[in-house]
Amino acid sequence: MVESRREAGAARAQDWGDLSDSDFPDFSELGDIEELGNQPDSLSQNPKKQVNSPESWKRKRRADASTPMEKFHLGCLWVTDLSAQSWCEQQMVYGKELPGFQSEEKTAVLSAGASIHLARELELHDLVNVHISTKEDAWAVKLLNILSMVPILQSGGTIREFPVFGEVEGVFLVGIIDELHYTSKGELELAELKTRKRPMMPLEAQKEKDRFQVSLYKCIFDAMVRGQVTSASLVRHMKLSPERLLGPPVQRHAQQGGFTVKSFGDLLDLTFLSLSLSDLPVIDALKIEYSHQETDSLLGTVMVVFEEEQVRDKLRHHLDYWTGLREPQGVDVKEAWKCRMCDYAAVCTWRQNGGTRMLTEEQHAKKMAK
DNA sequence: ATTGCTGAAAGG
Repeated sequence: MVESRREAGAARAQDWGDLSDSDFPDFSELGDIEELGNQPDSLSQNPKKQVNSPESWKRKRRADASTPMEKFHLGCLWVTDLSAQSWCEQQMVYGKELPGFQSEEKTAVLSAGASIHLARELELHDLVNVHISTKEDAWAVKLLNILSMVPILQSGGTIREFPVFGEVEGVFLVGIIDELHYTSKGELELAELKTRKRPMMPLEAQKEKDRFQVSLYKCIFDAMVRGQVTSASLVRHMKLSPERLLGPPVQRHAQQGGFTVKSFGDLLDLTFLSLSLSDLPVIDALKIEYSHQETDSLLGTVMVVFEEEQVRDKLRHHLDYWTGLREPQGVDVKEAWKCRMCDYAAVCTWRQNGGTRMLTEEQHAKKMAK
């Protein structure tokens, strides 16, 4: 059986590559960065700059009447946004404001991890390029991936890169589950592979972020199989048009998978019918495996205890930033070590105003020079 | 279209 899945990089760049200025984050919201040395070129090119105290942040936000969700033009949040937020909320926000701004070392480690994940996916699925022209096409490919994987899971097979989406705590979340399979005890287990540059288990802060990530996947997946995620909710949050006809390449791809669909709504109905009839169980076990990138050796396995109340409390706390109920926060002083490897340390106002004793730039430079 | 468009995750 051939599993197909979109590899959309090329298609997206072609179709949606011509973005207007309004698509890019408003750099004027960033603090006054002129006084700080070492700013990247992209920053100094921005003509409008202003001092950004917590007070002005509040006033500006009110003036715009916009929440971060609106400011970044987001209809949904990615699970990885939320787990990055768990590491450092302020860093995640800078990442949104200044996309594509990260060190080469970090990019290299990330892409090494990405290629290991891709190789693992290819063990189970073939990738098929499907040309997409609209957002309905893009969601259609996601739904077709779900449609193709549900029967495999139902018959006890293993699937990788399973898309999940749904409203949780009032916000629409989207993610991709690394792997789902049944254990020898017949339990449905989520397995998340984390590859690592250095051959050692991560610190607690990293583990906590990863536990949060897989716990969120369980929240979303469980909501899906329980019928708590509806097509109406998807259509509303993502502003989709069910009546829109799918592009011919997507219709052909669906046909190859045995699904005859013309409109996006046709596919919506099929997918939600399939989900409701398949009677999939909720996820019983959450497993994170840490492996060494270079040698591919297993460093250790963490079984995550799903604590729903804690997860939802933490999620709500994170969402309070996104829905504009509070300002973004940097890390606590005792986690200031994270700033040493943060690409935004030089421009971070949280770090500068850290009231609490963080390292000054000078101390930091000395320490780095050792 | 005086608006629309939005790949998630990759690791520290």
